[in-house]
Amino acid sequence: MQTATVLASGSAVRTQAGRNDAKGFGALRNIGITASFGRNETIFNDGDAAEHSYRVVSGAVRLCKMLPDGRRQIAEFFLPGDYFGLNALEEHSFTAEAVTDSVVVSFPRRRVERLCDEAPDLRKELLARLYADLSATQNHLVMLGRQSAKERVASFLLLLAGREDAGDGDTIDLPMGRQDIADYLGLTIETVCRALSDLKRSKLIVTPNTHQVVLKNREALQALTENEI
Amino acid sequence: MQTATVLASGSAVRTQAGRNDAKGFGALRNIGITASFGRNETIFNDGDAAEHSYRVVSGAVRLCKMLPDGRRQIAEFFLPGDYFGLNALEEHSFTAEAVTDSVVVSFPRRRVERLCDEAPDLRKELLARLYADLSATQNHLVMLGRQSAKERVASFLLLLAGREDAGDGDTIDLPMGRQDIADYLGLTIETVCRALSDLKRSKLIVTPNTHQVVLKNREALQALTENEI
DNA sequence: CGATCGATTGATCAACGTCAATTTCAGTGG
DNA sequence: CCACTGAAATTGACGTTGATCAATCGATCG
Repeated sequence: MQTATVLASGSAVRTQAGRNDAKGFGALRNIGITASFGRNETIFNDGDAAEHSYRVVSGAVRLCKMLPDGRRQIAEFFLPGDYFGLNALEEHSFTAEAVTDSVVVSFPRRRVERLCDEAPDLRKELLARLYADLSATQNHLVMLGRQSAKERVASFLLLLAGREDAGDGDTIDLPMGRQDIADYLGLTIETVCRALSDLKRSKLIVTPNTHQVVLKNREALQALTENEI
Repeated sequence: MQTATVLASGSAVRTQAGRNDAKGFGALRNIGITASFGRNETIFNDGDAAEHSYRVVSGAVRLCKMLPDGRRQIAEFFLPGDYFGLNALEEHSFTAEAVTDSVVVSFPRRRVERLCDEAPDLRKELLARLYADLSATQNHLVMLGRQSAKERVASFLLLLAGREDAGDGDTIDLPMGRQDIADYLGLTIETVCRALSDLKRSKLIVTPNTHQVVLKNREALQALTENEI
């Protein structure tokens, strides 16, 4: 299963542009190295020295923590255009794995840091991403701490719907499997299934296949997550 | 209950130094304004414009989100020396409240940002704090998503033990009440009590009073949180 | 067409929440 | 200093949600 392929390495650098590139990150364009990772392959491990930051080009990446007894918590999913591994002190404290076959661009952190000292735009953009990450993690915290299983699943669908670049707006692609969703939401796979079936039964969603969900009633889903008095 | 007192405002600025000041933050020393907040008083509200960052001088502050139906999730406790409100985009997305009577120093964010452009040390220190915050929040996420009630309480005690400046090392001060702990851990107040009683019964802790806990067996507590196979 | 993996559904159970007393504690006034 | 009061903490009885265990279904791939 370990089939990482470095498409361009050393001095054979690939230029990285594309619609997902934010303005401030232009300075990174020339130092990225493209690499591919197969499904479930590790990009970096909890405890590894944090030598690179990454941007997802295609596929999906999960950031997770394994507990000694096998339990797993996924902190974040990264989709095309997302940066990850920006934060991190000397060592990563979470593991990053490809959810599906994925292509990522990696940037040497040392060089990113040096670029930051020179380019205020890059610096500000990086800081903004960090804020956004923290904010997303805090909202995730509220889901895990204070929402019911059904509310969490509804929130998850709306979250994904909000970050889908493509799609007709109501159809969501779920690159991850049910176990991944469960580990993101702090639930079991069975509970996720039951919540989805529940939403199907109440006509809030339709699932053409296991990796797609069509939102049929966004307002009702939203109301679910807000759980009014 | 709203009894905020600005001890020094306008040009009557108080110099802020002291043991809790990190080196990189020296540049902030001259722009801080000291203010006091009574128990349960709001420092800033979810949705407020984010005009200031803060440092806790004394007391304790909770960062929390209220759900429409009254449920509450506490994302973080800030103790003396901690900075908060550093992150934030234009608006705060959480509420900050004094857990006990507290004194904080506030810094105008605009001025902090300007200082950051000039002082790389400050910038790096601020970034490091942000990393630390994100990291703490991610660990919190694992607690809420994948730990049992007893494990969460044990983790919480060890977390606090790790950041106590004072104390003989095994005695922890709990400035917050049981409800605050419950809302931090995503539990009810009763479950927190029962977990604490459990730990007392197994001689892992002693509670001289409701706001102090003495760790009698750190290793066993640690083992609890790691929950080996 | 069978094999395999992931998803779904069902039956049961345990952990945690809810509701309801006490008990303890901090603050107040006599 | 002590009794009184209200708030917070603790404990108990019971209910609910979600976990666990197990079986079935469905899709993908040789």
